[in-house]
Amino acid sequence: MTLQGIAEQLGLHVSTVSRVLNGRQDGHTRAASGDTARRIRNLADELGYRPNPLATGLRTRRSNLIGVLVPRLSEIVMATIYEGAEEAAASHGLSAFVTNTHDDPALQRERITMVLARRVDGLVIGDAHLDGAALDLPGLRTTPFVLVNRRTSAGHTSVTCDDRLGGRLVAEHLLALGHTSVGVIAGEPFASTGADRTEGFVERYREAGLPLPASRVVHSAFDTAGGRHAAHNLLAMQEDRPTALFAVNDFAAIGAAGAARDLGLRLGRDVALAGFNDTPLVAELPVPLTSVHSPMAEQGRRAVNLLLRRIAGEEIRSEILTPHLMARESTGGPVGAPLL
Amino acid sequence: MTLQGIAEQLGLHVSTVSRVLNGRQDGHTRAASGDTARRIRNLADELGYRPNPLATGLRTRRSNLIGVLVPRLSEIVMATIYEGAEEAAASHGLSAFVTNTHDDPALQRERITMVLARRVDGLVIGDAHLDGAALDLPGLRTTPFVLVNRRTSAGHTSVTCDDRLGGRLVAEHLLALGHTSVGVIAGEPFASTGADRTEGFVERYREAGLPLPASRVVHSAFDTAGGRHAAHNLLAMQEDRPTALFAVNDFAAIGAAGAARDLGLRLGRDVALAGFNDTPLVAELPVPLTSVHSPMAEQGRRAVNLLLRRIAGEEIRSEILTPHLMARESTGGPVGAPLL
DNA sequence: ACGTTTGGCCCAAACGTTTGGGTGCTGCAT
DNA sequence: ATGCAGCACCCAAACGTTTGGGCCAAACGT
Repeated sequence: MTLQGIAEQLGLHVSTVSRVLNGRQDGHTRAASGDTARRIRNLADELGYRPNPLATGLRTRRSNLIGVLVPRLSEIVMATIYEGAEEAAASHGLSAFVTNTHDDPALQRERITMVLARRVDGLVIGDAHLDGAALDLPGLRTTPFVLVNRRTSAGHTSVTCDDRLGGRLVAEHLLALGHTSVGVIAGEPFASTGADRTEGFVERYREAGLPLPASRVVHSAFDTAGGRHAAHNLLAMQEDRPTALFAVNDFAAIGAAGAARDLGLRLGRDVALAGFNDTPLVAELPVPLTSVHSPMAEQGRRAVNLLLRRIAGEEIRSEILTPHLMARESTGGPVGAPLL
Repeated sequence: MTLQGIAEQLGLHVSTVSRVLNGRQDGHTRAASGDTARRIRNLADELGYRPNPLATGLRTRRSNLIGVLVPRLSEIVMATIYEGAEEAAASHGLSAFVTNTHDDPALQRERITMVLARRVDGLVIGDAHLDGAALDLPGLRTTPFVLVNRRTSAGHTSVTCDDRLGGRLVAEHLLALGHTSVGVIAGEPFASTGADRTEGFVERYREAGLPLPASRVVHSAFDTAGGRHAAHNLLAMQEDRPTALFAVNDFAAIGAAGAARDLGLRLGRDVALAGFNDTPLVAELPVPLTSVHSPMAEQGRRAVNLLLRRIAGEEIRSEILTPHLMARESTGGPVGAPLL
């Protein structure tokens, strides 16, 4: 059913119907008499009329669509952020569509172009690289966007967790437990998350007079395989093996736990381990994992809200959310025997 | 840049440009001379022309959009299925947009209505309930859809894993290991996945002359908390405590592992545990989890392909993919001591 | 009684495509 | 010469909205 249809059935002009249906329910519009307005509204929802977004979008130059880019949605962190984003978008009558870029700059450009071709009103970018690659596309100069989860060194507007602080919290915790020889599974160098968490951690240890040798910070993929691999390297050291590891995300930490097991090391006793993000499942692991809780869905919501304000023409500023340490047995918490 | 723009710059009519740009690159179109066609194409990609999908959609009544409904994207199973779906959609020039329904029928209806209002060409539904609730919306009679992961008892077209077989495989495995007293963490009763896996499992045990008492099959949420809770119930039995548990999905299994640990039971020695889906991380757990591998991304791809054929007017039939058992230590695999 | 407001509606253009149907021209066979 | 077939285009309507600008009658002020 179209506006036309409704107008004809009521013997009115389509523009009248349009105005009535767009005016706010309550306020007295100048579009039509109260009676006419009522008749229009009744017929409209009797017929289950929904404006055709293609027509509306064509006319108004607003698609009410936002595009969301993520490295991969099957990473729970990104999926959760997206849940928040979609919720916020839906509550404003927008639809969101997501696409996976696998952290490949060529694919990022391609997807951004595709998303822009769809005439989105804005985009939320969750796969930014520190160097801002792919963010230089000409289309991005005219369509607003907000980064989420990861920032760039160029300082594009973003909503992130205070990753540096998160890293410091872990360092603080491990220092308090007496760990002087530690290692970091640092994630991919192009992601600000890993880089900042590592930096905060290393910085705190440096402040404590225990600077980490370069060999103690190893990059890795963000998945379990990457964590396992990196942990193998770190734990295989014969002399002065680290007594604690900090993995910059939970999945790498789970991989690291696997590596520790392979080497016959008991988590929380022979070696301490901390992750990041406090993914729901880590508390349930056989040895519950110490992790840094970061408000992920909230990041998604805020990114969308920020984007919407930007679309509305407001000036906007980056937002940084505060993380919290969740100490558990993997670092020798309540149940385990004291570490060291 | 619009078609109009290009046409003007070249002194041609917009329709000519349209025909050239829509005709296939190679074939000789009747729209324009080879020379004109070349000029049009050159200018078009020099200007980076992209057709406005709102205008195209309005005219052709095809949005090139498909909607995807999932319970929640932060469940890795659904996220992976969506990855496959998005990949397939993108390769056909379509965009997909996902929305979370949290398995709440009211929200399902609302979202389906919203998605239909967007004039999608079709939808992939990953959150179907066995009873087909929410699938009776009038709009779904005119817009094609395909179910994925879960089927309905009404037999809507779907792409699923052979869940019943998967359940049987686990039963077979546990029987071979000598387990006569087992329990099932059965998931939500409204999801065919859990129901079918449970049924296959129970059926195989019945065939083996070991019918499960009703108390040995407990429903649960699909997350870790649900699994933990259900496992507590099953393992708390004083006499004739089950020696093996089958959780119908990996996350419930992880929760169950947590419960076992709380009760001082060692996985793969005191109690065997199997999950379902072979989520990437379960192989990395401290005690690697036996699970049933199901091709998730493939399900997503197939669902989209099926949908596209349906949109093109073909008759389509449900597809069922075959699962495989991945035996690991949690059921007393290679490394653990023999169970029982 | 006469101008002015304002309420209630209609008109028509525009957004950017696609597509069925022209039209005029060239070249060829009759 | 005449008919006819292509070719290379153009024309215009349509898809379903929104929106600036009318227009007419009733109400109002003086």
